[in-house]
Amino acid sequence: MCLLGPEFFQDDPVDCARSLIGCRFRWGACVGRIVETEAYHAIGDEACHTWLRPSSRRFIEDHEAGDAYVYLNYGVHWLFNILVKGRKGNGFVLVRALEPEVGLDAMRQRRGDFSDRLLAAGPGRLTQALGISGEHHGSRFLENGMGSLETGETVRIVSGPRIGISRATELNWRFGDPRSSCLSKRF
DNA sequence: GCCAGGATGTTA
DNA sequence: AACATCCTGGCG
Repeated sequence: MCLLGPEFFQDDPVDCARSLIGCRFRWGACVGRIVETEAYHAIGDEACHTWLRPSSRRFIEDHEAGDAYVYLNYGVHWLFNILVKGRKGNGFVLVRALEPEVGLDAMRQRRGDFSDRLLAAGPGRLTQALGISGEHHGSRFLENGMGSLETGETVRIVSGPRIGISRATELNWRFGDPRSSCLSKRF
C-alpha cells in the first residue's frame, strides 16, 4: 500500500480512473474504498465540461494535476472530480462511490441515512457524506492535508457507459468493482 | 417507473 | 431570457 501524490494524476484520465478502483480515499477524518469512477477527457469528449465551458478549460490551465474540481449539478448535488494533467492528455476523474470504512458516524450524521450501504453510493451522496462542497473547488487536497489517496488490495475491475450523460455514450469510461454493494448502479 | 427540485455557466 | 446539466429522494 502506498500513498498517491499529485504525480499519479500526470497520466491518461482513463488510466487514472481505472487505477483508482480499490484505492482508499481519506477526506478529513473519513475513509472509504473507491468502488466507482468515471473518466472525462478534455479533448474530443463531448460529455466533458471542457466541451462547452470555457471556465472548465481555464481551470485546467490554472491548476495542477491532482487538484479538486468540484461543481454543482442540477443545482442540487456537489460532484467531486480530480484534475488529470498528463503527457497522454488532460481531463478529470469523477469519484462516484465509496465503501465507507472510517468515520461512519460523521457520514451518517451528514447523510441521515437508514442504511450504511447508501452513504456514499453515488457522486452526490459521496460529497454529502464527506462534507465536500464548492468551497473545496480548486483545492490541492493531496498536499494541504485535507485528503489523501492510498493504493489498496487488487480487485476485479469492470467498465461500462458513463451515467447520466447524453453525448459520447459509446465510451465505456465508467469503472467499478462489480462485487461492491456500494455502487450507484450495477454494471 | 417518473419527476420535481434547483444553481450555474453559457448561449449549445 | 432561456437552456442544458457527470443526481437523488419521494411517490407511485
